[in-house]
Amino acid sequence: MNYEKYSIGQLAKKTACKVETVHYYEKIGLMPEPPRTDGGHRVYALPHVKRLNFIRRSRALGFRIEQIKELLKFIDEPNHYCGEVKAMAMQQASVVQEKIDDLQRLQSALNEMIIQCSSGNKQVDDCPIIDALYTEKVVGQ
Amino acid sequence: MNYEKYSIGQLAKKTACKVETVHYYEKIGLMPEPPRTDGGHRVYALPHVKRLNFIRRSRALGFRIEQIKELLKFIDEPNHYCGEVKAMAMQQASVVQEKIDDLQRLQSALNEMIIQCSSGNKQVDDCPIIDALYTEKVVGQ
DNA sequence: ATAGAACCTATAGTTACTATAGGTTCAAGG
DNA sequence: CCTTGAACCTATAGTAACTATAGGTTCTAT
Repeated sequence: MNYEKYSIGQLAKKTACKVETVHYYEKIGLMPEPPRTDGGHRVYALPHVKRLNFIRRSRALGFRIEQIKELLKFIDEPNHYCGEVKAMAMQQASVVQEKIDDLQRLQSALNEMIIQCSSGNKQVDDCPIIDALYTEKVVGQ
Repeated sequence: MNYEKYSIGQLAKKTACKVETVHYYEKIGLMPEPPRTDGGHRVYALPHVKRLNFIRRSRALGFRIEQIKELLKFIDEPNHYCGEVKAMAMQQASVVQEKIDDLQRLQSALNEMIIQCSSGNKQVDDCPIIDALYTEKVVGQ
């Protein structure tokens, strides 16, 4: 296997990731320690690019680091089934949906307060937004 | 003004907040240093309750600590206008809306992957979710 | 007086990065 | 070959908003 070689900076650029983040992922075990030059510089290749892209895409989908470790274990080790991956994805979809619902409730509360503030030239003492935050039970709490 | 007196634990309970968080808010200047007993225990009263409720509600709405400092400054200092509060609330609503949009894109991407995984008993090697994370450009990245 | 709960301050940990500091390596140009 | 500046290295600290822990003191009820 003769792959093209990449420095960490090149790997980071290919994956829209920071060098420090690659260091971090290696430290926490998401990325393997790569071979080095005689001078100690890391040397990466295509499989590293693919693995880091996998990690970044999973992060983008909101999977936590620990979950990504699980997903990578499914890949790295034999005898795992697509069903296990699907279950994780479905669980994640459920988490995302809950966040969306939460945020939509917050949005409603904010919009309600904004509507009440028809004029912006009242003193803060008479501000319905401030009143709401000080006294009323705000949806989303 | 003779208010009822509360310990920090009582304050925390009234505001659905942790004692440590109250300490934290005092440290960062959101909450004032209250009077103490001779033994050094903090003594709170109703205005503290109201202020902490304000802070918690604002947090619940997604305002950052720095923003809440601004809001509290509007209250603590004279010569501010409701319009300034409204602007902050509208900016916050905009931020929340953007988060909602992001999350909905993530949700679509997750659901798309889940749909592709019709059967859960394939080996991981053939898993369309893993494939998608490894090779395709996932929406939301 | 005793015991246990609640309080205190100080510090570290959580999550997922990100920044900084001080030093080394590498590559390009003269 | 030498120089220079970019990129690399490791180690540590910082970010945001809390939260946990440790060791000691105060308070209250019995």
